Amino acid sequence: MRLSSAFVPTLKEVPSDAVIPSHILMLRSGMIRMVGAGIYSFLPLGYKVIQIISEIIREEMNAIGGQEFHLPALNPRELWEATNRVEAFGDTMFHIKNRDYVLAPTHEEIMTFHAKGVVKSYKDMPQIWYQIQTKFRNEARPRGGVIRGRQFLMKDAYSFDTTWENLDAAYDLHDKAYRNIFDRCGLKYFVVGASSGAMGGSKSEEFMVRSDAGEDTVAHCESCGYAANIEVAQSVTSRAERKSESKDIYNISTPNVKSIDELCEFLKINERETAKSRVYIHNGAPVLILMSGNDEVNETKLGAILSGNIRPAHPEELKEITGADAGSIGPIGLKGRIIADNRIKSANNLYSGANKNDFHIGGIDFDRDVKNIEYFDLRIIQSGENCARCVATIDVFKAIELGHIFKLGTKYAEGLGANFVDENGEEHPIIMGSYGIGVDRVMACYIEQNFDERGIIWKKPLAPFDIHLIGLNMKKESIVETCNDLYLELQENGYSVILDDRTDASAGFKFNDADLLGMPIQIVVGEKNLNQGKIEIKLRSTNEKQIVELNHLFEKLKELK
RNA sequence: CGGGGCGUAGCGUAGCCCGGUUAGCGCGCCUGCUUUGGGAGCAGGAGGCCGCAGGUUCAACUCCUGCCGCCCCGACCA
Repeated sequence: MRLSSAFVPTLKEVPSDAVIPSHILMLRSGMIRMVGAGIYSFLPLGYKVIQIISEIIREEMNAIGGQEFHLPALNPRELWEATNRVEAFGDTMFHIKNRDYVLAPTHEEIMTFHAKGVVKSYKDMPQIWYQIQTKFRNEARPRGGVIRGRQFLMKDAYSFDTTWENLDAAYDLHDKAYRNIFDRCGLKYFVVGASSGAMGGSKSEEFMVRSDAGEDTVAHCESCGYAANIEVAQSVTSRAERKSESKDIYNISTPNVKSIDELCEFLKINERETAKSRVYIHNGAPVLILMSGNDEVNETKLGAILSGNIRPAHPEELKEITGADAGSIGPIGLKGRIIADNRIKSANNLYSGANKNDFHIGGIDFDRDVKNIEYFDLRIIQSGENCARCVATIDVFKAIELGHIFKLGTKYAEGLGANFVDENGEEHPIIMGSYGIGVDRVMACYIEQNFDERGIIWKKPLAPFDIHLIGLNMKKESIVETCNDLYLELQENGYSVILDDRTDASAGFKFNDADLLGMPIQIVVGEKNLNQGKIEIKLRSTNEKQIVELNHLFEKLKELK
């Protein structure tokens, strides 16, 4: 590719609507352009990366026996009614106005439709079918450039099996293939066990990449690999120690003291000596939740403990239930269920609300004063806490979901009537798995992990070109000739090359563009070096530069490879 | 969908509060000359329904109303 005639519209300034690094850099490097909120065009350079990633995915999918399909994005709505997913998707599904069609947000239905009546004997399985295509979702709020779009490129695979054991095998194959794919892409990722949500099905794993631009918050242990969504991440923080002497309970006048911080300030105590109260309504009945100090209640964990309907109590209800407003509530004298976090299990000498405005109670001993108290892990885990599995500490950060594999089961086969006949002539629904990768997300995530203040840093596997060849003064005959020769020679030797042969761009301009585009190796042909038969090689990742004899270039490149 | 912000030339922006010249600047673009190892210099030039519609006014980029679009936070996210 010659930059003088290529469409690579680089931007010197940061477009005002881009905020996260990958979005900014994809725009600035001329790889994408926005057409509408969450709708992007991939320009030649960007599409090249998409194709490279797709090819890696294709190779790994084919290696586990996957067969590639090309499916319609336009689907009869009927097909989606059969599995109840028109309703399930709701507003996030695009509906065509002048036909009874929808734009496919994923392809379980279509794939199952093709399996139905064709994959009908146990002898026809296993099958792994996949596609790499555009999907459409009417996202309420697109964000992060290509990371959450209304239209995006996805690799979706579906497995068809006769038994749950065989599904396990298909699942494991995908798990391995996904690791190969993300490894080959040079991504630093980790795997989180997750609930499969509205997709239905049982076991699932998410492949995540750490990024401030992420939409999920996860807890991860570098040491043992434990990773979980913050909503379910186990907290094993050390417990408050029980003091040898238990004081008697006593009332304290605490005018205008509401928050834990105010209470600690007022009494000159540590927050660990306090028990914070939250009241929830569970199936119509109040439940008091006690947390240590300012620890937050993790409502997902609470929901897992108390099945049914749970919501925080309204201010009026608080008064009615406890006799006090928020800020003065506590366990002493309160009827009803009381649940406390493990962190303050069997603690004593605690301070909490008195259920009377402007009063707190000190000297509370849970073992002595709060009968029928129950203890659970209710905290939201925080960075630096101990890992639940090993001795290392947990890191909590934002992450982007790149891939998701899960065992679907028979939901779609049942919905659409895709059955097969087993060895005994009995009919069963096909057992399916579903496995997705956000292709444009892979690209964005790679960039999120590989950039500096000058631009993108591509490494070999995903780089749109191996070498950025820069001719500094393209009005000098010798430089033009050398560049043209090298351009061809390098390609003949298997390197992909982008040649900056622009006559009107100054040296600095070309250097900056090269750093922005970020090809792994830059080769600079300039007059001074060339007069001595030399050229310069620069590595984008380390900024390491060396002057090399022109006729030793290929040996040098081999060393670098 | 709730909250906040923004919309002025291809990009980044000033002006708007407090209405009144020909809407200004930087980058980019075009022409010419010079320049070519870290975002070149000089000279000349083109490019604007100031998001759209309505209203107020002698007069609207500026004030008011409605709509549209985009960004951020939240809700949501197979």
